[in-house]
Amino acid sequence: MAATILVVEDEPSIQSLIEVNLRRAGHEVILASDVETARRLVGAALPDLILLDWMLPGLSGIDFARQLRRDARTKMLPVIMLTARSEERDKVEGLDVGADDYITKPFSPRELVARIKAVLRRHAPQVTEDAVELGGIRLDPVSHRVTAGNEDIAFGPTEFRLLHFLMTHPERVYTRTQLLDQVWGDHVFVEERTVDVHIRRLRAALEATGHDSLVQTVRGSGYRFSAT
Amino acid sequence: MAATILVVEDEPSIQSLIEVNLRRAGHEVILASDVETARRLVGAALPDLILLDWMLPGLSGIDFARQLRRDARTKMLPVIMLTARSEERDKVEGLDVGADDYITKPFSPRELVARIKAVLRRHAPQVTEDAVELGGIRLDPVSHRVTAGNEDIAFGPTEFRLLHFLMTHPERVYTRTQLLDQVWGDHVFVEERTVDVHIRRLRAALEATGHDSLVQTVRGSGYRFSAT
DNA sequence: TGGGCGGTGTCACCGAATTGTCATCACGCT
DNA sequence: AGCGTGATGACAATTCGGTGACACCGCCCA
Repeated sequence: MAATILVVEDEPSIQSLIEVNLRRAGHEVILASDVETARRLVGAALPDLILLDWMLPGLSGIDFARQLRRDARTKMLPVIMLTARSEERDKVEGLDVGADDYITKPFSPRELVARIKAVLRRHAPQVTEDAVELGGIRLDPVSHRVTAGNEDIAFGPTEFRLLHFLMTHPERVYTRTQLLDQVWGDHVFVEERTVDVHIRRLRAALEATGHDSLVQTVRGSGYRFSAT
Repeated sequence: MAATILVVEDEPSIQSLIEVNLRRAGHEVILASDVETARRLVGAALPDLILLDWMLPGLSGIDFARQLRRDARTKMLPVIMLTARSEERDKVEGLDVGADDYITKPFSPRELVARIKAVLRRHAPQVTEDAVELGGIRLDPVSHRVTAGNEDIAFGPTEFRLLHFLMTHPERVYTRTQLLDQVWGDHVFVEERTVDVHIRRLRAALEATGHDSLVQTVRGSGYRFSAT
């Protein structure tokens, strides 16, 4: 359940309140006091979730959210809005902008953590610790184990992460570059063709139980996990 | 992926090392040995990315970066910092200034090219990818799949793009030239007759499910996708 | 300290899929 | 029949993904 969370909030007291609580919940916290900084941080490395204050100096949180939705790279980033105002009108406008959830100040730390957890579960399956079961394969992040029927399949760390990502995002083609970003990390420098090799190792491991056909090649585009 | 890159670096040997490698990667390279020159070049024409040395004679790279971030016209320009120092403190200060990424000397040419590619990708505009359903065929760019009923139809990359374009612009005739521009790309030199061949391959693939009549020939004009 | 060892990232090479062109054939008009 | 246009089949070049081999690297253990 550990996730990297970008907190965009200008008031220092609230900032640290949030930080402490999120860290206690096991999350990695990155802080930004204004939209400019936040944008840069997002540019440098994608967080798993953004906690965004409504009112900010300079560009407002709502504008930033709109920008995030416009950019393909951040379109899917879950955003939770943080606002002091609790009026209905604002909630509507916020959701309209594409916020995934709302928290109105004052909030309880427990509510904060709970909502974040909920949004993560809904939005970024691979950072949760739920087991995935698909196409006759079961992958359990907690025990770090993959089973097909009652056979255990062994994977190296990278293959495991790769399979985990693909299984939590099935029926979707990913280019080698996207896979590198998602599985290896945004800033890791690795040859694109390396993905091929790991796909092959993944398939080799799955072959023992005949599940290797779940990992499909889409020529000219990339790879896809498909259970159909 | 080709971009115009402004390289601000005072040491001739490194300058040419960078230049050679970037050109090989298909980029246009503009060189500047100091901040004054760089500023003038940026004023004349905005590059797609700036590769900026940390230490420069006169005004330092970091100050230049700060200026770039202040100016509205250059605020969104991606900047990659180039530094000999690898200390954490510097990295933090650099990101603080607004660099999009970091490369510490010595660096491998491949790393250089890869990081530039990554940064450019992050700044790239989005493209919407909604599924199209028309005339009994469903094309989903996300999963990169075409289905008729519950049959899957396989296409080569070009046929897929061609069908995608036609389905998103139905009931409209396109000349071969227009199709070449839209599907192949503006500056590609390909025989017009080649379109015929791909139309045929498209039809051949659609024939299996009897949907080949959706792609129609308009004698003397071109081709059309029609669901009627 | 010096090997094994599992895991990774790169390469070079191979076979298969894809593509652009041509030469020809077919068809609809006048 | 004679044109003008498309459709087709064949083909050679090129691109792309699959693979096996191999060099590292960090670790554990003798």
